[in-house]
Amino acid sequence: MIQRLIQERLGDLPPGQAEVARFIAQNPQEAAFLTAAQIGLRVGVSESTVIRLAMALGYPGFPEMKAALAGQVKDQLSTLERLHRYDESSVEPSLLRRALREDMSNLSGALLSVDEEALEALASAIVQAKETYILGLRSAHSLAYYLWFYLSWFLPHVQLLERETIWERITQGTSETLFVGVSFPRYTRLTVEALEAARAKGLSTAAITDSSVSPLAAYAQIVLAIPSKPISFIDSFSAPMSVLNALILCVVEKCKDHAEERLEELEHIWRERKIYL
Amino acid sequence: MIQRLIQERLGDLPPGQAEVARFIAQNPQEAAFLTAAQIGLRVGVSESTVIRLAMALGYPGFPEMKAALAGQVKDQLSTLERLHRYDESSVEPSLLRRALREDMSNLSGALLSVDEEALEALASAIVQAKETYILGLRSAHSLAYYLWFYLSWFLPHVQLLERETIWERITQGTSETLFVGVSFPRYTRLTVEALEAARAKGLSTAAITDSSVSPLAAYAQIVLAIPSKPISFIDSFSAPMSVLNALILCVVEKCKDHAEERLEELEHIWRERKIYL
DNA sequence: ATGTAGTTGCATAATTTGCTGCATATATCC
DNA sequence: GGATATATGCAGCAAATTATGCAACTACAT
Repeated sequence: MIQRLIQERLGDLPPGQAEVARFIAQNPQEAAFLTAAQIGLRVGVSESTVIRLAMALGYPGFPEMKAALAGQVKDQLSTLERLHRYDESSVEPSLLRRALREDMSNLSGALLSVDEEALEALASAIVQAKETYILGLRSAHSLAYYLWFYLSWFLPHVQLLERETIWERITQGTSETLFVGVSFPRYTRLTVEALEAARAKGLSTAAITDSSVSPLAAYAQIVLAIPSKPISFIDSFSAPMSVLNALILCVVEKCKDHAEERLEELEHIWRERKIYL
Repeated sequence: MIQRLIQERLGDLPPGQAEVARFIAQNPQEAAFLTAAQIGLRVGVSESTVIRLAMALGYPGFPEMKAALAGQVKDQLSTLERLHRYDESSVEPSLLRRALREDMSNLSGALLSVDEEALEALASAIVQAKETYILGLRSAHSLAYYLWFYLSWFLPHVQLLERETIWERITQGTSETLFVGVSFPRYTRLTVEALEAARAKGLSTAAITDSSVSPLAAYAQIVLAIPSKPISFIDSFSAPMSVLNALILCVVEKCKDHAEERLEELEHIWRERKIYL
């Protein structure tokens, strides 16, 4: 595998060659069809540098490196074909393949069954609420956190609830407060109870869960149902993750003008505080 | 599509060229990487005949036909055919559909390019380490948390690092300590710096990131690269999520006997403490 | 049989692609 | 700040790949 080779030696490579190496590692399928000169053009270095990289990586010349890339791409093509053909019942698929395939089927399931109106409604509710609380516990905390993280870029009134603050927040809420519960099978009891309490106290409620008949749904005015078959004892969050992206983008869409300048502001402070590389 | 072109004209083609045409139509993925002479050799025909076929099919020359083949092959690789086909039918895809499709393509990309050896190696390293620290900040915190949450069911030595405890833990580590950094573009600076420091202090290091040439990879002994195209300003974690599932299952596989009784224990305490509904 | 049209392979020409020496630029070390 | 080492691009050269002219061959018709 050429990427491994590149990864190992990237540090010792001169800057120009390192650029080329990065391009090849990130776009092997593209690079496999290009000549040395064309790669050089893409990266912005001379043809010579590309050829010298091939040699620096230990190949006798550029054509040999290209052949190695071609071999890899051909391999990928054959596995792709196998995947496409009759569900290979004979071969034992690896753990990785099983997980990814399972999630692809979860995503296509979501494509068919997720209710776009509910998504829209939830996005609107989030934007319009005076306060929005997001609660997800145990594994669902990852989803709740993710949702909160991006929403809080644009909406300062969105808060992530922790175990410690659940009841204080709920008792402070009004009908203009939106409580979003996130939980998937096997539903965390506390999340359901919190949602129930929120509803009882007259807060607006929403649920992000696996079905419209989940225990959360009983106490939620808006239900975003994302079916998801578990793999082994884990119930995958791949599909929910994807739907959350749609939700975030939908929210951003609803405060577009505000969001754009907000992104610029953020960009500015990220640079200033050197948050990202 | 070149196969169609060949099919149409196969009847009018002289026998030698027809042979070549059949070969190309049946093995486009092979042919896309071969020179005219090599194709001639395979089919048992001279180089000239191959070139003449290209012209007979209406291309200005052989390179152009090869480029057409290459383009086709690249298309197959970039996304699953199915996704493409559905895409064409629906006119204006909604946000949700776009997000889900993008992620399906990310998953199929992962299916082709994720290095199973790296996955195995990382799982082994996690199980064997004396201490395992997982660090993911900002959006990647959701992934780090998720990974930690499940691993800690079986492996008490797995810890989730918070901003506050990074440096203390790193300075306490030995070569038997595994430091797992999780970061995706745009890479959080602190995560990269922590991984760098961990490596410098002699800890074992691993990275879960988007490519083998990501900034994290430079300081990681094991790199789990999960390519992922971003949607809008968000880079989706749907594919990484799925690969994490595979990683978790792989770890569980490696301590199978222990894991089973552990699950029973957990089941017991969950019931006792009424964690789930 | 003999001629004609069309196809093919070989040899060679033309073009493209890959490689290398040298001068310039850049970084590093003292 | 100067000297050494290294990296890069350019230009020219070598090698490969592609294109074509020509003669030989085949098939078919007269």
